[in-house]
Amino acid sequence: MERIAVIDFETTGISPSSSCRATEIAVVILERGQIVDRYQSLMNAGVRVPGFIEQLTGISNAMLRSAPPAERVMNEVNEFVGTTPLLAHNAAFDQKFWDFELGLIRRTRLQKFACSLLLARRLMPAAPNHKLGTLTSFAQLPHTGKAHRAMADAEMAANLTTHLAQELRRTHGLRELSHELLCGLQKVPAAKINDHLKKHRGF
DNA sequence: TGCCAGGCCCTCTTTAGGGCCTT
Repeated sequence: MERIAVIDFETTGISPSSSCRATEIAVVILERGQIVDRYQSLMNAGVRVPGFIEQLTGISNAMLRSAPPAERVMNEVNEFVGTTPLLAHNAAFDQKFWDFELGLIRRTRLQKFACSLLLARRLMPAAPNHKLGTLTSFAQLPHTGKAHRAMADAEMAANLTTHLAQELRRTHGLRELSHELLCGLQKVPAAKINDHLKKHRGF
């Protein structure tokens, strides 16, 4: 599988449109099913972390006071990712924050996001639910650290993506899995997924 | 004032409603 940047944000809430900001970002670079590079940083956007978010993530206001400014972190991580195609678990969420935080440093995203949640709904229909932790357990993948910390979640999403790619190779004979193919696959209705994959057999 | 995400996906559907998933 080609090079993919798997990202995960921790934030103060559910959406930038509700004045929420990012508090931590992690990126792992996936190449041929292996994690070959990593970036992780807390980021201080000058906003307070609500109590229940602090409980959820373990990221406190005290931790963010000594964290680098969000603008510096976004410049660094944008440089780190470059034009590598992106993937996240429930990409709609991370894409909103990626685009918003990049916008604050006057940058624009150039690449597409693939979504391991949409892929897992199609390729792991028997899972009890499609939360990242549940899918990790269901597929017997390693738990990578404290859930709801950016690096642990980015690594879990990367492992899940590798697992999905292996399953596609095993069950549908797909050889080379591109980010473009994953982006196409996540839009195909679940009932038509097998027909769609037959067209790509041997790729 | 009062509200506060939003796209996906299923079904008791399509002139809609509600659960899932992310923090």
